[in-house]
Amino acid sequence: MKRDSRLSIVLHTLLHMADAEAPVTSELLAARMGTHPVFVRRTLAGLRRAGIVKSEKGHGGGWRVARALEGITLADVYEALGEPTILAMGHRTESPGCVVEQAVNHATGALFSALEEGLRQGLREITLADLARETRGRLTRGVGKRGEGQEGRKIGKRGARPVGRRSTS
Amino acid sequence: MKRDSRLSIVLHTLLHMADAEAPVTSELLAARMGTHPVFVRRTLAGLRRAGIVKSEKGHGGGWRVARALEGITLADVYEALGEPTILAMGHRTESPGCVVEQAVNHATGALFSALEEGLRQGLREITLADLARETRGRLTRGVGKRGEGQEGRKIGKRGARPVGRRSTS
DNA sequence: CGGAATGTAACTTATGGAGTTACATGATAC
DNA sequence: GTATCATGTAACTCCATAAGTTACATTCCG
Repeated sequence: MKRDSRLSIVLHTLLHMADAEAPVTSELLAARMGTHPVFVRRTLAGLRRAGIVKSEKGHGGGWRVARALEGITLADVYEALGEPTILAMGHRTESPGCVVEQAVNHATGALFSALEEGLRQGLREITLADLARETRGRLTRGVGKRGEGQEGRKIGKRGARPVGRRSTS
Repeated sequence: MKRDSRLSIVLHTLLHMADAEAPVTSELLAARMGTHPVFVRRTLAGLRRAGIVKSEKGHGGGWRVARALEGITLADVYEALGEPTILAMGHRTESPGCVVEQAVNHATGALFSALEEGLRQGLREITLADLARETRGRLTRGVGKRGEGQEGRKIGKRGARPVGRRSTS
């Protein structure tokens, strides 16, 4: 499956913006992200509509974060992106006539919904300020390289779950 | 996003197989699913390797469930399919040099991993026998049409979570 | 043998994320 | 006022992948 990385990108750009005094151009952001300026603008457009960022044209223009980082949760960002699809799996037919398929949909659907709600919940519990803190922590301590001194941070208050091993999926 | 419906399909076929006395042909299964026989065979191939189903060639051949439904969890099926991608979202770079991106990956990665583990856990708690029961229930009661008499069933013992509203994502 | 089934490779189609080009619009510098 | 720099967007291309399809070998039963 081709995974959507817009959330990832957008968070990255937001933190870079927050770190700068002056507006940051999409060109510079794109360079940092290893992507294309147009993709950045396109993706940030939703955030602008949501009032999370502001953009300015012309000389000295670019992108700035519009509100305090404390007041922006990842859920806000996710919504501003248009709530992209979370799960790569889904039902074959949404309203099947076959009773068997209804039963399957019912069971897996409950699971899928729980997962989606879980993600939304998790996103609601993290603010951009948390991420900025995490970033600063990585800069001072040397957590860039598997340092893992104080895992967890304040992020995702539900307590660093067991969490699976693999990531090659 | 283009969603993978193999799990959905496979569960559906398994229940149909379990319901029949004789082996069921991929052609018939495909007809029931509104898909192509080759797709069915291809998809069931993994389950055969995992010993969940058996196939027989030639006259009177077809597919049968190889073990008792009680002993087959949805997690078994999921694994037999090759553990398809669960999430439609992901990191842009897996091992970024940028500290900001590391922080983002760290935070969202924890969430994503928790979700994946959540799904696996959920799948582990449902057996094909549960689904068969659910199907029978739908046949006797009229739950096909928003009957909703006794929601929940035994499925997903964790108790029918709050669960989000929308499904149009 | 002949027909009915699976087993698979290989090709096609459809979809959607991302990259890119092109150009209009607006703001600032000079 | 014009040149320059930025965003805003439409309209492509490119690519990966789920699914559909064709083709053919293989195997089994009658």
